[in-house]
Amino acid sequence: MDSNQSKQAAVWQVINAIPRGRVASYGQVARLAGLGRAARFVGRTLKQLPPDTQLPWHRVIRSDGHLGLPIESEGFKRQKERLAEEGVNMIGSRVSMRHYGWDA
DNA sequence: TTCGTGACGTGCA
DNA sequence: GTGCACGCCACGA
Repeated sequence: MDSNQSKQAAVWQVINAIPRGRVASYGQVARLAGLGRAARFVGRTLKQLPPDTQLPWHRVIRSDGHLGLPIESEGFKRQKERLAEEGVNMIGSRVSMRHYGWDA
């Protein structure tokens, strides 16, 4: 039922609250959304996002600093370019969460 | 209903 | 730094 929608909305709100030039991990978003360790749910939610979404999903990456999408994927390129545009540089295929990690 | 899979996280070797 | 295993939630066959 709408329970899922409620969680999804919570995830969207958290992601939308991520400041520019910062990145948050799936687990971080899930935790802030009150989902606990449901990081998988966050990934599923982002994958089901519409192509015309206004949500800054590109600011959501894995805890390893690695992006959630495959390097050969188009979404990865888009995310990488977006992050670079916000001032977030990447080391190879990884992000320096050490300094860019969202400190909520 | 049960099994397998997925844009994940943490712990351990 | 890399690889393996377990746990978490949700969905499709």
